[in-house]
Amino acid sequence: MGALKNKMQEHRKTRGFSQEKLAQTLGVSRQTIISIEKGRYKPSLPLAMIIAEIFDTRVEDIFILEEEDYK
Amino acid sequence: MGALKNKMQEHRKTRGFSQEKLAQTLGVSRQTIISIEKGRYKPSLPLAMIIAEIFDTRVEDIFILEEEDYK
DNA sequence: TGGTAAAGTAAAGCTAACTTTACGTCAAGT
DNA sequence: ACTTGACGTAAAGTTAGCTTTACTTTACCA
Repeated sequence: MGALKNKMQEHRKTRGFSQEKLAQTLGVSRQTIISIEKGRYKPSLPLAMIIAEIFDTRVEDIFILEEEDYK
Repeated sequence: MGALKNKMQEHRKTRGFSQEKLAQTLGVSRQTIISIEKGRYKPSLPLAMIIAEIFDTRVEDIFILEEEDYK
């Protein structure tokens, strides 16, 4: 139950994406974007990697593990 | 259903870890290690990040997205 | 030959990632 | 006043990550 912080919203706004547009680009629902940004759940590994790819950066630069964040 | 290749086994052996020992270090079951190495399923994001951390490298250096690997 | 360590398979169960649908709010523009 | 875009919540259903337990195989070595 540790925390997994993320800079999704930050990166998204910097790139001028709406949640809707980002969702379409990623091939997921808008709900998924909202939930990830709000920290309601953590993206799957492939999704996280595609996000990093689209934002032209690394996974670790968007998602940050806090302490022991098992599972 | 795209593929997500991984270099888990490679990294693990390089570090001299048995599946059992790696599992304990990560705090997951040995089954989980086997299944990830065999490509039966993909680790969660936090697990992938902890793996990368333990192997002292980046997520992208262990897990490789092939083509469009949604979800 | 018998024991042990490492790696593998199988199956049943729980949880959370993700979906879809639908509705609510607030700001900006016309 | 009304619409439109962007953001948010809620709830029910499916799927897959991960667990536990238990059994099998292979290889090494006393």
